[in-house]
Amino acid sequence: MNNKEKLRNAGLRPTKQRMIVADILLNGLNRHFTAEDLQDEINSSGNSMSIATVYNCLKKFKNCGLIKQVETSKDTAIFDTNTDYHHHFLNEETGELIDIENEEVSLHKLPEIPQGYLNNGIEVIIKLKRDN
Amino acid sequence: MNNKEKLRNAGLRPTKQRMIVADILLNGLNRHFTAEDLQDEINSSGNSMSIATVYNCLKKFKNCGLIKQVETSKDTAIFDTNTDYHHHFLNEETGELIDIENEEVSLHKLPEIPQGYLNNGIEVIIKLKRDN
DNA sequence: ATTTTACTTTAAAACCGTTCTAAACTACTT
DNA sequence: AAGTAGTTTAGAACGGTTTTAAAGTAAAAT
Repeated sequence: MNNKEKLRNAGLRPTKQRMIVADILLNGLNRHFTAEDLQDEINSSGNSMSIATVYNCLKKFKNCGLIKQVETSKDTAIFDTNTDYHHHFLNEETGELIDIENEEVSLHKLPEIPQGYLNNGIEVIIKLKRDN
Repeated sequence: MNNKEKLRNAGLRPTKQRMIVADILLNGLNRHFTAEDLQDEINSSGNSMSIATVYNCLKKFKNCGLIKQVETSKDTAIFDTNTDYHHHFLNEETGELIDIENEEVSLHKLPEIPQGYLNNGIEVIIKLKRDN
């Protein structure tokens, strides 16, 4: 399926700007990035896009499940092209995130979900510090 | 140990402002709160404190391990008086966090820690959605 | 006790990531 | 081709957090 079809399937109008973003993000490679990272990459590829559009686009992509946003307490939002169920190492000094495949973690015992709620996804964050 | 001693032990000068904050936060009760929540509580207790001091104070308390900051992608920083190793339910709609005691979760299998790093804490976030 | 020194508090400004505004533009429908 | 609904944009606005620099305070030195 090409990117135009992916966008249509997700209910998004395949505009020029969204196609530029899709070409960068939806190529099967997993990556973590901020809105600014993406804008820089767009700019350095000879295109350009207003930061408002970058944010609009990321929000739409996220709401459609084409990308994810990672849970971190950093001051900038981190997005992830890996939409599979998975976890992260977090280097707290640098903010760097590294994927952990779902199969590499198994949760043996889980708490009871509070009344009236459903489990809507589990994220495991393993914080790293340098070994010296 | 009283709050003044707690501050001194943590290497912090027990100023009037830090004592006000300590009296609110270090009473053994677990709570999640933002900087603004704390300032409101200070104000409504008849004291007052500039927001810069609230932030300075929270940063110091955090660096000394008197409180923790929770990993969430929300736009405001969430602090936690529970410094024990523990986990969270996150209601993504409201941003509400609920503690999960460490004993209620067991991780059976863990990924290999990358070369040159040490495991510096694991946080499990169970995202909740309303069941309707 | 007084002075000195280093640290702390403060209001206000600055900062920075993100969202809003409203006008111009573009994809799709008729 | 015309209409309309959705999209992009620059720039302003917003909101949480940090910085600035001056005034204040705790602890150390005298």
